[in-house]
Amino acid sequence: MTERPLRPPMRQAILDAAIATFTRNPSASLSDVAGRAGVGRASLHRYFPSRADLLAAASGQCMDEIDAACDEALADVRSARDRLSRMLGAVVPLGDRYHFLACETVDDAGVRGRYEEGLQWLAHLVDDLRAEGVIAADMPRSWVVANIDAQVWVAWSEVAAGNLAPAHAAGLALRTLLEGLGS
Amino acid sequence: MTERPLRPPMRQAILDAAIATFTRNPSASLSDVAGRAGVGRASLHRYFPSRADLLAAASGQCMDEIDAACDEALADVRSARDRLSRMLGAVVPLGDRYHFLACETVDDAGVRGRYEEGLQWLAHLVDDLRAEGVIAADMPRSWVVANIDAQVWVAWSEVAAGNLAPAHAAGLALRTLLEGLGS
DNA sequence: TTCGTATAAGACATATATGTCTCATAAGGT
DNA sequence: ACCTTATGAGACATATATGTCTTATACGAA
Repeated sequence: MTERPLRPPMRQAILDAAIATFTRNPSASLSDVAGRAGVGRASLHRYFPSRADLLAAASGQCMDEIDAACDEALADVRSARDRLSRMLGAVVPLGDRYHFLACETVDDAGVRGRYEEGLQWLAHLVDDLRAEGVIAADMPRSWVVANIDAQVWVAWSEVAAGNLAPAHAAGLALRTLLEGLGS
Repeated sequence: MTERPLRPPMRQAILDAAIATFTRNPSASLSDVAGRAGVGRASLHRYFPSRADLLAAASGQCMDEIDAACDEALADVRSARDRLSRMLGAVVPLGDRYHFLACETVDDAGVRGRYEEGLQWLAHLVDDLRAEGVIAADMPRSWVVANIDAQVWVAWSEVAAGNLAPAHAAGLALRTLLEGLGS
């Protein structure tokens, strides 16, 4: 007995289908996307004239979702350590979105710009983590950034495989980052 | 003044070009591969009748190289901890090969079989690491396997980006696995 | 009901990738 | 010098993806 329309706006359905389809197979055809969305291929072209347009819009959608989740999770958080923890908790459940952004190479200027912004935010977080003494001073910043990235991916993989619940996976990711796998 | 033939066997040149090309762009065309190999497209088809054949052969090549490097590195190593260390040292410099295997989905039965073997070897290593008390008992085995995988990828990315030397990256990967990024 | 809009289905043209084929040429062995 | 073979270049046919267009239909509003 939901109040939402029985058939959500078609544009949204297409975007969701595109993300799901391209996440599994980046070279999937637009027919595949339209089929998964339950939409005619011509209708897809009506909303997204070209494949590039669809990719750019899907990337923007992913970034919107991730930004919104992070903004909410990061409100009123002081320490860098807590910011890392909250960020993982927010992003791990959106791991498919995150993965999509990492895989698809979109040549849209706006998308690239926002992606760079995200990387800078992460670099800033790493600097703060180091200032707090949470991470070792001799770890190169790029190493730490790459590891945070990788933990998001690992955690979401485990969630997607059905091995872990999102919250558990996010917790393990934080612990693995800070203490490693050691006993 | 090397003794090797001036033009190495064409088959090998094509395989190397395929790995390099598909690592950058999994949907690259065979023309791209032939071009990078400095070979006519028809010649490529002479050695590898179809795209699938080329993919399967390239995957086999990658697994051969990784297996050889590991076999040499792991000779006469007792502890699981040392096996992990040696494995990282051997595989990180072959990260592009490793990445190729992870990205390309080859439907060749032989390739799949060898890949499964590798995963089992890794699972066995993780069990031994746990028995040695090197890793925490409450970390799910799949979590540890995924993390080792991810560290190889992170380490090679840093090497490929020119940020770290292979040996340094492998050392950081081992340290990050065992102790995390914590100070 | 009637009209207008949005949609699905499919035809159509085009571009690109793939796989096969032919032919002239270059390299290597006899 | 001669012959065999491998190669490069390119023509050719086919398959698939893409983008545009038309048409019939279903749905909602007036």
